Amino acid sequence: MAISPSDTAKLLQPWLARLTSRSPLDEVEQAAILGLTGHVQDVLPNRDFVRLGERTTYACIIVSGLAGRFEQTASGTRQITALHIPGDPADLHSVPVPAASSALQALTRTTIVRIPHAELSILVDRSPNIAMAFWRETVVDAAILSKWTLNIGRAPARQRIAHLLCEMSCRYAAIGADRFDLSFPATQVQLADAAGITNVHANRMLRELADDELVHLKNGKLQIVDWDKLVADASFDPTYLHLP
Amino acid sequence: MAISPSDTAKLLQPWLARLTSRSPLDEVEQAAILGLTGHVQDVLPNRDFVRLGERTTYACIIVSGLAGRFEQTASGTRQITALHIPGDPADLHSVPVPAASSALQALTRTTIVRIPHAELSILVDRSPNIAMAFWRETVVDAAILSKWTLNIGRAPARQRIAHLLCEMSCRYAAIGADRFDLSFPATQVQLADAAGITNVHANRMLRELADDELVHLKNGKLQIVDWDKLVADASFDPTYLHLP
DNA sequence: CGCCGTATTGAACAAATTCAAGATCTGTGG
DNA sequence: CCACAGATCTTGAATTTGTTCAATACGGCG
Repeated sequence: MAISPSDTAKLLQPWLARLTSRSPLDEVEQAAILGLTGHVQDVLPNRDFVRLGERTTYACIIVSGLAGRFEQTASGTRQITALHIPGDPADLHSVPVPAASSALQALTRTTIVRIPHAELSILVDRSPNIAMAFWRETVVDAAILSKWTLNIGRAPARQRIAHLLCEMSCRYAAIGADRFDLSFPATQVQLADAAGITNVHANRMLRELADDELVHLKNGKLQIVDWDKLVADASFDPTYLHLP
Repeated sequence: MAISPSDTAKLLQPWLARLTSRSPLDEVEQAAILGLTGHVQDVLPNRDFVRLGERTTYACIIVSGLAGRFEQTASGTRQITALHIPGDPADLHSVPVPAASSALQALTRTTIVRIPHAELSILVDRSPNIAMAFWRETVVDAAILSKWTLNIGRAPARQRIAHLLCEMSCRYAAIGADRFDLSFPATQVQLADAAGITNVHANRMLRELADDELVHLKNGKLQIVDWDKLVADASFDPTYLHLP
């Protein structure tokens, strides 16, 4: 559904907040972001909104819900390489590289805004400051992926899950959620796909963490019981998230 | 050692070639790249040239040799998240985000050029086209990391090694090496750190690949015996490398 | 020659997967 | 409001994969 600028402004506000938390933008630049026009789309759970290999002409901003970036092997097993929450530009990288090398899928019912590359490119051309802000977002995204790679490559399963939960807690806290009691509607299968383990093993590790009274994940609710211990177990350091 | 522009131009030529292979740059823009001034540095094996957490003021271009990006856990085990060959801008991402969230280390004797962020920022400010080219490089870098994450998270050890060797073969071929017989001076320990396995297991997988007459890696020389079979084993598809 | 980093190999062990069966939850239609 | 179907979660047992530990061989170089 196409939307008028005044509507878009409201939907893009969380993204603008994210941008300005890392990149100072003056009023004109901020107005330029909010003045972007796009299409709102409601995506059902487990539905791709960017398909693998597709050549995109829009970049997607997450307005509400939860989305994942997926890669998969020839044999069909999947790996989630990023989780995106409201305010995240899920594929801003598609502006310089439109060929999607991974798919984007809604994990729950998710609302996105699609903004034409053409409009974003105009901003980049006009304002080096905005160009740098966009570039910075994709670099932070890559820094997060780098940390995931360390975790998947070198941490035992329990620590991977713990680290992922720490990260999501911090990222949700940065958009206004209660850090210790928040909604995180990922299934165990999806968690396993993000951690590079099987769903069975993810289940066992979650149970361990719950039994040890570190954290409870149930019915899409994440309750952190012992933050310090969880952080220690995960050896989590939030610096890489570049949050304020 | 500080170098004059005429010297730099020669050293930066491989990087310019990389840039223009993905991003059309006009003559003025190309001259601007080659006109950058920097410092050449010779780095000994296993020496960091960017330390973890450091706030950098230079971006490093690899001129010759082989470098790795390292992350490590609290317990000290390391994960290589990127390998950089001549012509690679190893940390162009430091321009928008100067805090190094991973270290850069020479794997063999390596020559780099350090270019001040200040100079690169000037180019970004003046030329949206160059800004987009720089941004694109870091996005391709992230796409490669994303593929690594899939491999490390979901592929068995043998396949991870095979995939890594396929990738390096393609990347070296793109800078003029013989795709089937090339110099790749990584040790088995380093290979293991990149694949997220132990050096002992890396050794066994390499032996398997050699016994099966797929590929030989010995004394820093990579000889690919059966490319098609290796590609099949690795389920390797070079699209993500965005090579010409 | 002798040293040190690298590579190799075997055997015991630990971690995670696979397979299979049930239990629980959730949304839908009667 | 309940019954049902499909998805999600849970648990156990057997198996596989990869790690750990430890010893030995190799290879270039001062």
